[in-house]
Amino acid sequence: MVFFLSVFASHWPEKRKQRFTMLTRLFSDPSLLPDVQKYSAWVEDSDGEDQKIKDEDQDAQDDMDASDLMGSSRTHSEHAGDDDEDDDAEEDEDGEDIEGDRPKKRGPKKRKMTQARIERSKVRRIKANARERTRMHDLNSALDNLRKVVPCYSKTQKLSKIETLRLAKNYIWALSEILRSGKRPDLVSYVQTLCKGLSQPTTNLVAGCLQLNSRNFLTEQQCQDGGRYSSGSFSMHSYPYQCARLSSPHCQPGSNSHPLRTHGYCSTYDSLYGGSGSPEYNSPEYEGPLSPPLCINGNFSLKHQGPGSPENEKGYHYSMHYSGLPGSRPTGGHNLVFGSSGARSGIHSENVLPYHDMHLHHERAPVYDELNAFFHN
DNA sequence: TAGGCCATCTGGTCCT
DNA sequence: AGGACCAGATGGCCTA
Repeated sequence: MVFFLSVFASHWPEKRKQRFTMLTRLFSDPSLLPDVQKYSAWVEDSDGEDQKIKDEDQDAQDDMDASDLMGSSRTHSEHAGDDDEDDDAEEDEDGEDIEGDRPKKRGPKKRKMTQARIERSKVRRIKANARERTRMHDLNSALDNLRKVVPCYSKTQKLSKIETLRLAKNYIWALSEILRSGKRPDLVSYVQTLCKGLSQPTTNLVAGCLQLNSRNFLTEQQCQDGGRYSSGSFSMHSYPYQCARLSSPHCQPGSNSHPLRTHGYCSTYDSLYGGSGSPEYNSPEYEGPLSPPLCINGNFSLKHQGPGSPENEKGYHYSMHYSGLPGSRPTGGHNLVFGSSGARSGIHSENVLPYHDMHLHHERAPVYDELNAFFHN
C-alpha cells in the first residue's frame, strides 16, 4: 500500500489509471474488501474532495450487489470513469463541478447481492475463465497446425503467432501465383514473396530455411514492402532445382544434415527443389515432421492428429490428399513440382515419399484433382 | 534493462 | 442465464 501511495502520489495520470484498475479488481473480489477500505481511506487522503469514491466504496462494502461484482461491473467502471472525469474536470477545467448534480448511480437499480449470488458469480467467472483458456488453447493448437504447413516449421523454435499468420498468408499467395501462372518460380522471387512483411529475424529464418542468403534479396524485398505484389513476382527463370526426395537425408528424422537443423528446421523449397543441404550437417534436434509435407501440386498433409485433438473432436478436416492418377501408384500425384511432368522437372516418382508415408488419412478434394489435371496437361 | 511474445484473467457485447 | 468472442490489463519469460 505504501508502494501504491508513493507511486500514485508521484504520477498523477498513472495514478488515475491504476486507481481505475484497482477499483475494478477490488470490486470484483469480495475477499479484497479490506483493501477496499484501505483504498477508500487513501482516496480520501490523496484526493481530499473526492468523497464520491469513498462513498461508493462504502456502498460496496454495504451492498456488494451483483452488478458490481461480475457482469455489470461496468457500473463501477463507470463510476471509476466518472471519477476520472471528475478529476479531469478538476484538473482541466479548474473546478467545473458537476458532481453535485449527477445522480450517484445510473442505470437500473442494483439488486442486492446475496451470498448465493456472489457464489454463483464466482463460479460463473471461474467457468468462463476455463472456457477462455480452452478456447485459447484450441486457437493455439490450430496455430500450431498452421505452423506445420508453412515453410520453416520447428518445434524447438516456433514462429510467433503473428509471423506464422503472415508467413501463411504469403505462402498461400505464393502457391496461388504458382497455380495461376503454372510456372516454376525462381527461388529468389519465391523467398521474396514468402518474406513479405515478415520481421527481419523471420525473414532471415525463412531465407535460411530456403538456403538463400537473405542479403541477396532483402534490399529488393524491402523496396517492395508497402507496394502491391506484382504479377511478375514469379519469373520464368530456369533454375535447375529438382524435387528432392522429401525423404532426403537432410530432412529425415534423425538425419540432421541441414545447417538449419540446428534449429530443427527444414524448408519446403529445399525439400521440393533439392536444396544444397549437404550430408555433413548433423544435428540431433530433429523433433518432428518437415514442414510442410507438401508437393507443389497443392497436396500436403498434416501430422496425424490423435483422436483427442481439437480438430478431430470438432470434425475438422484438412483436406490434403493423395492425388495419384487412376491406376497409378499412389506417389504418382506427387512428383510434379512447377512442371507438367516428373521427367520435365527432373523429378521421379521415387523422389517422393510413398503415399502412406506422407498422407496418413486424408480425403480427396476435387480442387486438387483439378490442379493435378492442370499440371498434367 | 527494454522490448517482444505469451498465457491468463477479466469485463463487455452479442447471440441463443 | 449462459456461452462465444473480443480486447484490455497484467505479469512472466526470454533475448538482444
